[in-house]
Amino acid sequence: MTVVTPSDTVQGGVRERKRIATRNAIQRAVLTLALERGFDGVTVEEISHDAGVSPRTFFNYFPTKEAAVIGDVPATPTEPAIERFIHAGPRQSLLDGIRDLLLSSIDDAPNPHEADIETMRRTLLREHPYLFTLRMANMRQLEQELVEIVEQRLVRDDPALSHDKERLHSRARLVAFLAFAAIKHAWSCWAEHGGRGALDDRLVETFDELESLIQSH
Amino acid sequence: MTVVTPSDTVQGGVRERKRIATRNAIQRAVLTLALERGFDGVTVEEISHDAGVSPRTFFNYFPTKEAAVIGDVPATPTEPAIERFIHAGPRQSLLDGIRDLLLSSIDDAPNPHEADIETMRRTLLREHPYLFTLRMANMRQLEQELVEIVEQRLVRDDPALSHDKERLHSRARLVAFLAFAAIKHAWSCWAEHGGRGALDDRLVETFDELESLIQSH
DNA sequence: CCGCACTTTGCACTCACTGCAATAATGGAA
DNA sequence: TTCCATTATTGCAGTGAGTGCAAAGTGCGG
Repeated sequence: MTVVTPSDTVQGGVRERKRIATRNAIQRAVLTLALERGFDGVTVEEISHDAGVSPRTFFNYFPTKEAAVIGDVPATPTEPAIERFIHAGPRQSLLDGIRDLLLSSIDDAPNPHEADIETMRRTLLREHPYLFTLRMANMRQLEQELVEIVEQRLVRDDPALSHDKERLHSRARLVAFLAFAAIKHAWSCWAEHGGRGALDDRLVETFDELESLIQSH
Repeated sequence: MTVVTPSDTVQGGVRERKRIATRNAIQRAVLTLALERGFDGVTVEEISHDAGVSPRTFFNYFPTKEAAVIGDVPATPTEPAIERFIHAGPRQSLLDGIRDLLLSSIDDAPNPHEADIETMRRTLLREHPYLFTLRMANMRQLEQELVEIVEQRLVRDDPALSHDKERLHSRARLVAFLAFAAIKHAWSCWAEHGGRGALDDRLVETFDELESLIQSH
């Protein structure tokens, strides 16, 4: 029997745990209601009521009503993952490097997501593409960080590029944008299939498809 | 009242012309104010006042405050352009085909944009990436249309694909998403450079860069 | 048990946005 | 020109998102 002390699975004191519980309750409430009546048919007042908090508290947890349905955006890749990517040099192709970088970003989920919340969110975002694009738009910061990471990798692969800032920046941005197109694609496929399998696998598939697309060019 | 003689560049009656003038006045007002004080520091009331209309009228022209700064999204490519793309067959590479399709979409601007409005918009979107991503997010419909167009092209290039709907759809979506990454890139470069040169040229450059990226793979 | 820090909440307020109905402007036809 | 149907503008009243502030509640260390 695996004996795990509670403090191993849940960190922090009562405060931290209550905070997470409230956050989840709010997300559950907004997702449930939005699936029933559509996102616009739900008010913050109802959401807060169902979640058992005051409307004012809702806004202590989420800056907007949208933020509650969209949920957390993937975190910046960890330092080690970034270092690995930058120094993977020409040994590993840029494409594979980016793929692994994104995979690490997905795996290091900021919080242990609740399965039911994730399921509802996936369904809702699939049914309302507007919300999906909003979620993607919210990844702007991650995108920007990715541009800078790619830039470092490019310089390392081809030091001559550092003399042509213009070209370097342009190329890094293009690569980062393409990477985001891949994320978007993987997520779409994943959501469309009711989330059978992990998002990781979908991302790998997307990169495989990208590879074959490039080959056949 | 200054009555401008109806030049042959403007079509339609007084109604149509007034409508366009009002629309432009509102955009000018919102852009000017937003450049001064930031988007959030401006109210619809101020915008409407500066534009010489009532706040209520503002919402007859734009559904949201954002819509006024974001402006019109590129239109769907024209039928002929679509047909050309679909039947360009393997003769023309998919990459070149998409490039030309997007170029035609940019050129067939829905309305003859006012230069000053475009300049202000570019500056504002460059300074506020949030608004830029919002603009991109608003192109969702165009994106969806593009997926369907690409699908037709893929089927034509490789009829066998039509048996594997799954694969076809996945690939079309990936291609369309990549195309949008290119648009985003071109627009970024264009805006960053104060819009020297045309957006068209930037898009061509982006596709050239994409090509070389693929080559070097 | 106490006091400190953090969290929740109520309240008052601003502002985006909407539906409706009254009014004004326009375009066309007699 | 005059009259009428159409369409555009506006005021008004109302909903609901989001914010700042201060008071009341709750967890935590001593």
